[in-house]
Amino acid sequence: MSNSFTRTTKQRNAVIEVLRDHKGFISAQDIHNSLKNSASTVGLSTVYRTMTALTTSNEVDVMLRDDGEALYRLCSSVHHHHLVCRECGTTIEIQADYVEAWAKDVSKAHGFSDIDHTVEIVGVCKKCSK
Amino acid sequence: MSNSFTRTTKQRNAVIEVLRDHKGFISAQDIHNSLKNSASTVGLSTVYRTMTALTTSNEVDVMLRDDGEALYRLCSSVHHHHLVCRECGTTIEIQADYVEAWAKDVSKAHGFSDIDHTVEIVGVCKKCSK
DNA sequence: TCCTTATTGACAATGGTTATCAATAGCAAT
DNA sequence: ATTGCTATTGATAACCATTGTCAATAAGGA
Repeated sequence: MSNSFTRTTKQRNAVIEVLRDHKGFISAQDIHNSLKNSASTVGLSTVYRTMTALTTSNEVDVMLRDDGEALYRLCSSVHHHHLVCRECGTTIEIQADYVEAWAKDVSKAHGFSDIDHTVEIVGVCKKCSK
Repeated sequence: MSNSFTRTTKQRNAVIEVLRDHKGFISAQDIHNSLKNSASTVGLSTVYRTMTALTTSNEVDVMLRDDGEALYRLCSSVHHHHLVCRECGTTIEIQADYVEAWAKDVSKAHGFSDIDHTVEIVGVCKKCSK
């Protein structure tokens, strides 16, 4: 359940700190920039390594933007989906038990196992549509 | 409804031909390679330009792989989702009217308009799980 | 056939991500 | 505290899909 690191370092703490402070998704590059302007600077490689580790241990959500850049965010404990504004990037968390169940059923029906699923709704939010 | 090109060229026809022959998703790079080994060679730039055009005119589906590389496939007329094997890449088309309706409802409830959505289930297919 | 211009393609440039590897720093044992 | 082992770091180079550039080519209407 806890992280998969064997040692504790200030660099990783700094990265996780940024994730905590930043509500919403943020790219590895932006995390790096954010730390560059702060007291504790962290190498870009370390940011990427940290994100990879946090991802494989399911501590952060990953989301691929249209241009392929990866965005990260600390997981909330419950599985959820996203409603994203394609203009301003605002994201809203959504939970839908039915969809969860549906994904499981469909997968099983086709003989799939070890299932993971992604649901993302993209549109224009109220603000941006004016 | 038809394509958005103002002129017809053999290069674009060749690209579309590859998409037709190839059942499933294929990357721009692979389309280019596929044509390299054939009679009608097409420049990589042209492949990308063609894919961009076909995408904006909604003639192909786009799907972002984990590493961010874009995969393309000719659209089937009906909106659908994908069940993908993370081992061998086999994809199965899925349709679910309920999910369509759900996406619309949720979006409206949050004041979102001009909606598009993505649903992807990733797992291990029967073959690969042995 | 001529002419306009959409299109092409070789090549350079971009930018996110990953690999390399010597230097550094946790941390357990002494 | 000190030592020793090795996980971790970070500067840098390499990687690779994608986009930009621009002169040359070809589609198609006149």
